[in-house]
Amino acid sequence: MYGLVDGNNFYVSCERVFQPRLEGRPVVVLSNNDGAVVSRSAEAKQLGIPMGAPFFKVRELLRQHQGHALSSNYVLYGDMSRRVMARLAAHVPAVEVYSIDEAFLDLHGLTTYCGTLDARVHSIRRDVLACTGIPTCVGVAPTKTLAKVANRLAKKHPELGGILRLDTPSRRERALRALPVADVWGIGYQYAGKLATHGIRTAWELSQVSEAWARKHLGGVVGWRLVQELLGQPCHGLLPSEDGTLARQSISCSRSFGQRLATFEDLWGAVATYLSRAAEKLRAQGDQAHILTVYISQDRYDTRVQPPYTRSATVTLPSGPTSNTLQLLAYAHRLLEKLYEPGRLYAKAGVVLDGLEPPGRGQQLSLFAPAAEALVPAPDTGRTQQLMHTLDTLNRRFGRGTVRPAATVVATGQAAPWQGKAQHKSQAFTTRLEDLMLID
DNA sequence: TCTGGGGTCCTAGGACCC
DNA sequence: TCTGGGGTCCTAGGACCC
Repeated sequence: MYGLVDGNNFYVSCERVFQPRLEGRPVVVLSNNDGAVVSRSAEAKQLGIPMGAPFFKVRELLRQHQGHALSSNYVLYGDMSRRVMARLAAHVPAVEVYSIDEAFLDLHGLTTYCGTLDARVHSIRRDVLACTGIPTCVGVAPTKTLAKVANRLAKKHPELGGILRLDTPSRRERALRALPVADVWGIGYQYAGKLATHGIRTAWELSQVSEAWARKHLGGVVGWRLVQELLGQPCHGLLPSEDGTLARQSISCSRSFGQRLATFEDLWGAVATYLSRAAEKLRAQGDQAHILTVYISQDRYDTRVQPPYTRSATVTLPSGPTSNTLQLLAYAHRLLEKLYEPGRLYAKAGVVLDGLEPPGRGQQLSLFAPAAEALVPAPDTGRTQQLMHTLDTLNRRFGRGTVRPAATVVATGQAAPWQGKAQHKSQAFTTRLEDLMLID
């Protein structure tokens, strides 16, 4: 049996833990750049504010109802997430951290020790709320997809007390009949439209399609697995997360700029900043990368430039995998030179690190290394690794960006030209000493 | 005239998730 | 004026391998 725990309105809930004045009011949390709504309190949902709504379209509505809009504070949410996951791990044999606010639980054999499964799950919920302040809902079912179904219905129907268990055929059927097919895990915008044209409206109707039909219309084997999971046949096992974090197969960092950028120098500043961040994450995960992608693009909403200029370039590092920021920067500069076209206004840039593996597997060097030498910086040595370690240690202790590559630095007192907006950001209540709450 | 079978790697694209 | 960021998996086609 699987459990799926999901924080209610997670980002809003994190903010409310430290700002009780937000209780009972419409509250939204905004994406980077204060662009779009990414988390809504129940009151904000009641006002009809949709997920993903551009902030400028709902700002007035919020004001009229004494609501609040907050810039996203990922340092806070990440830390609160760790606390929630730590509580979950204390109760069950294995946890899969699925996202910042969701985790699958292995509930196998849980009832043999004390009470019913429901009682155990209720006590987990209570414990998470008491220890972290985050309210949750839990779905319990024999497959992950059904656990998601149960979770979704538990959220929709508060009278269930935050928990729904789907472990009998009749409970399962009743739930699937009650759930619109678009709410099924794995059915997105495109598939929902296609299913509608075939007269399939509920999760139950989806569960009754044939294997051939599922394979033909829902992305091959993916669609067939989905149907089987709805029928109670598990196709996806639990992937336990070590130490409460999720090991990634790729790491990226990208941002829309606060303003359009035209010069190579400004773009390079942005790319270098994002790459430094991505490399930090890479080292934090204890991995090296051997594939690097850089991309830049124009404003995708600018009707005068359609389609927008979007280009990416990828290199498989001839010098082998690395986590050295300086070495990655040298490659990234080459890639950006390939992509950059003068005379355009750019709105966004990003980097992706792929081909992740732990160090020390023995490096596969290019046969043509001598020819590529001109563009290959010196391979990692003990000294550069020591340098990165020192960099990370300093930045952990004194704050992110205290020591950083010169390419990312701007004149004192000036905001970086690529800097986005974040006008309503809360404090780092749990991770910065100066931001601790004071009670007098 | 006959023109296999079983692979890998890469890229691009499409769908999905939170 | 103002529309996010960070991920996953799968498929298909081409180049190439033995």
